[in-house]
Amino acid sequence: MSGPAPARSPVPRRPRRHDPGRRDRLIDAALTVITERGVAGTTHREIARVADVPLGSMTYHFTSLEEVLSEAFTRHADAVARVFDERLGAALDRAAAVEAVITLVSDDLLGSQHDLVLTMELYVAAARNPALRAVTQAWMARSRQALERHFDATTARELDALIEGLVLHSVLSTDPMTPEQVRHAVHRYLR
Amino acid sequence: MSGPAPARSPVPRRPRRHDPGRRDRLIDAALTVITERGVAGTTHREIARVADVPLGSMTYHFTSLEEVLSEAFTRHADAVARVFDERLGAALDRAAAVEAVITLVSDDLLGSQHDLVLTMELYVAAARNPALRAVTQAWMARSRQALERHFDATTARELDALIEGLVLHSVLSTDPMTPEQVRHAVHRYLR
DNA sequence: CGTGGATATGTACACACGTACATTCCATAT
DNA sequence: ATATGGAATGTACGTGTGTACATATCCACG
Repeated sequence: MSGPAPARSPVPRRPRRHDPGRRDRLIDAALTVITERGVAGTTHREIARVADVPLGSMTYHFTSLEEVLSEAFTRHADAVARVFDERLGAALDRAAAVEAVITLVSDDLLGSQHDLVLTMELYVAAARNPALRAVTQAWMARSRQALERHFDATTARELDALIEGLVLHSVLSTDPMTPEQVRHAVHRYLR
Repeated sequence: MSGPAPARSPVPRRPRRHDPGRRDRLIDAALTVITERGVAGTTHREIARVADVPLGSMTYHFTSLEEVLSEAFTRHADAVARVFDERLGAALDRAAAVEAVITLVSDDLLGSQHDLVLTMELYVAAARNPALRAVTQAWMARSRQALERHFDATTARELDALIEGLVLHSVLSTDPMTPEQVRHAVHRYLR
């Protein structure tokens, strides 16, 4: 029989990497996967592949797949809400606020199909996951609060709904709304 | 050794049922499952369980799970669009059309959480499935056409978006809009 | 200069899934 | 009455999944 063949490494073990912040990178990778494959196609293995880490790293940093999704969606909602806050916070008068809303819809929201798909995935997931429902509700409250810096409560609520509808319809439609069309709709409502 | 024990039926075979229209019932069962568990939780086995048929019946009547989803969502979209058509078709003047829209949002859409979840599932699924995208686009075109019986094209489009936003926000919110609030929003936009 | 504990890595297992397919049955047409 | 083909049923197989866990490695602290 042949010897123990000690030189042949039976399995090429991947060199260990010093990687602080890996957990953060995994959450970002999860967002990428959700965008590309949907929540349904988001698995431990796919996230690990995108982040280029071994599978075991997932179960080390997260106790369950649900925890990954929850953290990922929270990060997404925070990012979008921050843009919302900034645009409306920078507006000094009502006219500027109206322009900020138009910019938000036309550029920030419609600009990136990326973010939109993520948001729809979040909505659906939230319909069945209380933790995610809390994320969406906090996000909605924050958006409305930002609008209330410039509009009364009722207007803010209705305007928020209009924004949502404009974005959603544009995404689903074959011909998305142009910035001019968005401007027209917002001005008509606020006239 | 014991005999062949011929009396013991080794497996209790389920009595065969004469069941025309089973395919239709399976599609309805699929809609139930999608509503309760989401597209992600919709499997051959779960649909068969809900419809109380053996697993093999699924692969006999459908060539793939995707076909089941496509037929189910088409049925859902048709049902909602039919209500839309009827309400707006029955309106004789513009004032009646406005009331029809308010009723649609308040009663037909917000009334059944059931339908709303289905619609959101469809939107997300459509983002990645061209066949389903065609379903949503046909549905949107039909809704807009119904609105154009009473409003000009631009108004119809914007109103359609507003409707979508009102419904979506109400579903995601902790406190859904009351019919009075819906009425206020629609009238404000159309004033 | 150790060394201990956090981090990284590979692998195993049980389970649910989509799909294929052989078999059984019965409504209908002849 | 009986043949026939569509409908119904049960089961098998290969694949991918979430999760657990034993092992290996290295940074930070004494």
